Amino acid sequence: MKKRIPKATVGRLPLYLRCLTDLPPTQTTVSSEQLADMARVNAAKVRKDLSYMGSYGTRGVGYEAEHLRFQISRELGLTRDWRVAIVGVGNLGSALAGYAGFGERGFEIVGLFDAAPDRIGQQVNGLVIESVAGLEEAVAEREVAIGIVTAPAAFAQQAADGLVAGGVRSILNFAPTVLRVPPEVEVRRVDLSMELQILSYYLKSEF
Amino acid sequence: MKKRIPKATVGRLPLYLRCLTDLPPTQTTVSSEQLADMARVNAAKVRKDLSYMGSYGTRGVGYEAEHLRFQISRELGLTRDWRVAIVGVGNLGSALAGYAGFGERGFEIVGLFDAAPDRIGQQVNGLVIESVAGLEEAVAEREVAIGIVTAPAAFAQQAADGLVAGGVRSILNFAPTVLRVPPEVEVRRVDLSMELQILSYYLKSEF
DNA sequence: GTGTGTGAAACTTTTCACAGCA
DNA sequence: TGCTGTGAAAAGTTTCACACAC
Repeated sequence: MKKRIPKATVGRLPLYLRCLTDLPPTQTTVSSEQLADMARVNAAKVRKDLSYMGSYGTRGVGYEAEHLRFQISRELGLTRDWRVAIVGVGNLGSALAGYAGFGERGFEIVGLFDAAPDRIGQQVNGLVIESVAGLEEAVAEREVAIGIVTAPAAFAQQAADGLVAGGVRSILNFAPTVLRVPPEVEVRRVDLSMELQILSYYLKSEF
Repeated sequence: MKKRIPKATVGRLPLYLRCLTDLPPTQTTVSSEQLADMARVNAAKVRKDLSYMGSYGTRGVGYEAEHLRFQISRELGLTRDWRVAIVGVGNLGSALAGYAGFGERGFEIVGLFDAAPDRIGQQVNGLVIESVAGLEEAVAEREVAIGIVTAPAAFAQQAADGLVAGGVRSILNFAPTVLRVPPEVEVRRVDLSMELQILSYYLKSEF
């Protein structure tokens, strides 16, 4: 067991968790090889990744599926719920607000914020859209841990500033812009155009 | 100038492209330091990344912005248009279909496919939703290069199979599942729950 | 002087290969 | 025998530091 889990490994733990969930309920143990095949990675990588959390496998047998599921969940901090706010309730923001997968996995949406006056007061998925004017206070009051930015690029930085001022330490940014945040805030970017441009590179090399 | 561009660099080229686009129109040259600040990365990294494409900077001056923009676009294969099909037109698929950023950047949506009979024939963003039954032929006929999978997890593999059979070499997968595709097909995964779980890990470590 | 281009060093991540335990 | 756990090697990536071109 090592001091700290490498970033690359943290990025794969949710993947293993998903694979474990997809296992037939009758199967109680799983080998690194099977997990590797499901996750489409190398078996040695699976073993090394899992070993960072401690040694939960049995030599000659494999890993006890239910136990491993729990260990990964605990390591990822999924044994508690986290509150989430979405800033920017356009097409994408609405789609995310309606995504059932969040609630199931312990991410509770407790606020939808938008800047457009005609959007405010509308209801999406049981939540009333609020004005971004009250973002900071609402985030602080409701103890929001994660902010999702689906605002237009021009407004994304203000959205992030409001979230950070309210105490948010983690941001998932869908806006096509690079956010400036203090070093203690973790930002993950999901950028559609960038993904397509990367795919374009690999297409191009074929011709 | 090196033989081949490293994956990590390919992943950042679209980022630099975005930063160049955000530059004030009056500014004709840009230094690695300024680009690094905008992209929130290290300046040496910017220089090394750009050097893989050849040497387009001027010592003591920096990079000619317009020229660099063109070089990166060419390297990424963005000097031509790519046709895109979306499979699964639920909330997320619809949101993506309506995203203007695609067309602006040379990605033309030429097909929307869904399995639900009541969705077929409906119009989204000027395109009629078609049945997945005709996916393979339509993809082949229209020379679709990139497939976007926004189908539910249970149907995502079939969607990918149809796309690949029709000749698609690049897939952007939003479904929470690991796709099995031939090695020549490039898949990029965008997984909401996984991103939140990773953020959860970094939140957890704070307490 | 200024800021690129790049070898070399440092660090991270992946893969190998095998000892060791059930 | 079968499969984990892990040192060590290999590969990939980042950062440093400075020669050199403008």
